[in-house]
Amino acid sequence: MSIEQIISQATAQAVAQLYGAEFPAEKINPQTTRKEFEGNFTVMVFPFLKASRKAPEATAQEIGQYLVEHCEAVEKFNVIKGFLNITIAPAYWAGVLERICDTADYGFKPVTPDSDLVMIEYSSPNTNKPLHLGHVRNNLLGYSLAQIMKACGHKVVKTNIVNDRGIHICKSMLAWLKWGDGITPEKAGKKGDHLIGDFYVLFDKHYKAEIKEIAARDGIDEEAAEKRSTLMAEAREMLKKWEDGDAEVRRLWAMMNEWVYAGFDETYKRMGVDFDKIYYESNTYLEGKEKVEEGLAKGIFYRKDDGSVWADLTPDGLDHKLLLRSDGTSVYMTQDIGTAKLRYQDYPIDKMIYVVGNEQNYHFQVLSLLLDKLGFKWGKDLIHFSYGMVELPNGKMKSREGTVVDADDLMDKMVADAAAMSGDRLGDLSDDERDKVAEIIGMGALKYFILKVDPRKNMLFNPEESIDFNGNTGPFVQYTYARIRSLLRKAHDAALEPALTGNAVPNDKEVALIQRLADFPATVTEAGRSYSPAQIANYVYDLAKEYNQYYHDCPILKESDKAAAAMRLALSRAVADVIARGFSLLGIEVPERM
RNA sequence: GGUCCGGUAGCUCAGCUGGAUAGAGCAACAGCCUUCUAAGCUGUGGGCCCUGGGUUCGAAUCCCAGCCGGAUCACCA
Repeated sequence: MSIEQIISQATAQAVAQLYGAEFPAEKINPQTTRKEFEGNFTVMVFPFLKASRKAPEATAQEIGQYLVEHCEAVEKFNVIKGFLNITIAPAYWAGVLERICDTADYGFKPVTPDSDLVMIEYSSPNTNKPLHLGHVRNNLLGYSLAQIMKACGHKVVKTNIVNDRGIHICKSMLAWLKWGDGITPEKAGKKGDHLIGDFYVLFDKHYKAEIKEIAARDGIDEEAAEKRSTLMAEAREMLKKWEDGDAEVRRLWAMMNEWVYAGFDETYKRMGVDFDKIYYESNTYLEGKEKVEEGLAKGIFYRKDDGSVWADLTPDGLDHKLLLRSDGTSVYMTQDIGTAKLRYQDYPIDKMIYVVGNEQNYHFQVLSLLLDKLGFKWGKDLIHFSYGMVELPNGKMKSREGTVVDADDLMDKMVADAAAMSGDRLGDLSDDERDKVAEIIGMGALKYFILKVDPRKNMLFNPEESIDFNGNTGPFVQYTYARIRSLLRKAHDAALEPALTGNAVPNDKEVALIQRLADFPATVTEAGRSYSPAQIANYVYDLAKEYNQYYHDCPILKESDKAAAAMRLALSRAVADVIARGFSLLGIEVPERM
């Protein structure tokens, strides 16, 4: 039981004993006392006034007195207006620190055979262009969320649905056939996804030129000219062939997709994200029809005269939604139903989380309703983990305006900058080791910068600021970690080991730190409940910040009292541990040196 | 227009299950390296928490209305 719970219960008991009123302990939430007041926890007594029929001060006095007498951990108290500030005995804090140090998975719940199975879909790239900054936010959030759900005791299946079919892929294929001259990623010395992306852009260039030409030649506007484009007609023809299973087109498609996947794999690997199961739309896009037919038979959906199938969602406050076109083909929604069906065949899903941008909020609202109507038990409360756009200082990312930030370029830049800044600090390391550290710092800077922001909000990505390693940043936290590790190495050499034995009593600053460390489990579960890695990021930053202040005020190796020094070391090691654990939930590595 | 989401320091963001004088970082200014890693620490300045009502001992936080910004409302994905 945590100290907060002990206080809550003791307070509830006090109210019952003193005033004969039942007050649920869960409703009493002791808070950490503001640092300008004396005490560790504060209980507000206003809710008890009705029962006590006394002034706030008097009530607080009585309850405080009761706590000191009946609750062992409570050493003393003071009252300011209606605020009862409770001081916990220092010896108790030493015990808390001991527990933190001894518990290998402090703050994590074990995954057991009967844990819930949570499936998390994230990334979901198109195969016609490389990953960009928006995908970076998606991938980092998805991966971190998976880590957090695991830590909260859920089984997790990470999944990716790759959009590997459609007109956009055909555009790249066509451009490659026309102007590619048989080039391959090897020959071009380029990642496959970038190569394909270049052809996608090339298609667009030629297409635009063709439109202009047609418009001028036939004297019509560009919108009308689009209909006469031979390039677009060829692309459509190719899509048709693809759907008919044309061997030639399929072979080309498979080859180019392989190039793209090889490129994606590299990007994913560097980003540190992975998947347990990958679904391809080319395999799932025909699924779902059957489910829709089933719904039709059950009268959940209806068919219009032209043959199209719809769901009437007006009772749920939404609109009518198309599920099958009049020619019988699937739409996006149908595909998602199909994918859901396949997934449910593959895994006993208890909860489904889709990490998808907030522009699809409506889509997932509808999907949730439809899946529920179709009998998926997790449909009703599927989570659309919706995140905001990433904006740039000069506006939004627009591929047309060339303001897209490429994921690979960005990672290169972050790591190069980290290398430039950390190089001379690590003069005694080998080149390989230095590269490794730069990778950890550069990627840490990027990941932390993105994850510390509340996912729901649109965020501004300022390339200059993101590589500034001062302040509320990943490198700041990593630095704190590395410095503690260094300290521990030095202590080891001096034959001084972290220990809690002896009679050292934590001072105020140490108590505050231990108190913060003790908050870690609650932060993790809270982050799991609200699906926000940002809470963990900000918690870890606060911890690092507080430790840095402590570090400057309380020298450890110079402390002449060996017991006190050993305790400070133990505290430092606990801080480093919690930093590492917190960062592992964010998918961020910590360096031994930097 | 309907629905959903946001609006907190000059800038980027915390805080939102109601609690004490609203916090960090960046930027600006002033200090601190013969001392465990100065990517650090300390201090100063900077706020009608979008507006107006309501709920109550107490509101940045909850409710209602409005304003501003974004997203979405395709036989696109």
